[in-house]
Amino acid sequence: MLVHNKNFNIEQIADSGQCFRMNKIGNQRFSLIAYGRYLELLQISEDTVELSCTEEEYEQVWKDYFDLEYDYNSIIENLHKGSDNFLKEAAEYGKGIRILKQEPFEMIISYIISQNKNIPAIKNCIEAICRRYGEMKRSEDCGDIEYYIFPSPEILALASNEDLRALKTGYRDAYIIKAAQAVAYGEVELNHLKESSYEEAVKALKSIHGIGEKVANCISLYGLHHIEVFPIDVWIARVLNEIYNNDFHQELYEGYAGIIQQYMFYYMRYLKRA
DNA sequence: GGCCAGGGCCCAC
DNA sequence: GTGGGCCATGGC
Repeated sequence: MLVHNKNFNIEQIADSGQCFRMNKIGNQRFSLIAYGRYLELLQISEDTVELSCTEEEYEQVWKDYFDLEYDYNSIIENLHKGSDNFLKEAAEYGKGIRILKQEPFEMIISYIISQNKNIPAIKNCIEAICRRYGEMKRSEDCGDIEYYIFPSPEILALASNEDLRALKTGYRDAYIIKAAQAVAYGEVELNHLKESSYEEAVKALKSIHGIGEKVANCISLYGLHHIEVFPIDVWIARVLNEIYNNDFHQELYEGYAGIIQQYMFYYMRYLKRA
């Protein structure tokens, strides 16, 4: 089915560093595994994307996943009216990005893995974990495709350190097991943290050994959709330092600073490549 | 082949 | 509460 939206660019989202199981499979064509499902997406024009699913599945799953009810355009227009030239350029460059509503547990494990790794290495490691521990499924919507869903907390809670290390997790093996156990045993209640304040969510997540401020922020933003949080990784730190001389005023964007952060991240990585 | 990567822990100060 | 060493590994 077709989706029309001015601010919906699949390539930008796939390359925005917030998701790790969205891959390019052809010209303007991408695959995605999430919520136990397989989806293919084709960017037909700047404001039109074709999804390989029924309208019913779209309404039930993907409309929410891609946050398609939220008005990103008004944020971008406001930036254009403002005086921050870097953010104007960043928002214009990444105007097709959306903050995804991904599965909280998958985000916990993914961002634990992310520490001190680059994005291709993160993706490879996550894929290896899914192939080792995730259930294999088949999709018939796009031909006969085999794919592996992200494993449950209960499964990963029983993993061994040695098996995880064999999948290139490095020293994070114990972190992964501890986090899976915390979720499986109900010590951290993810559905509750979606409804709670972001402060409570971050605090609860940081109680897990191996999750610090930055990873807790990323989980809150990309897994719990607390769009007011502003994760600071090495790239954002670079922006704050080099562009703003360490005097950036987050409070100007209260309530949606996470979206601002995403534009910054995506644009800075582009600038450093070019 | 050395430097960097969507960092966090632990331990001094 | 801040700073530095250390952690395991791949990408470039």
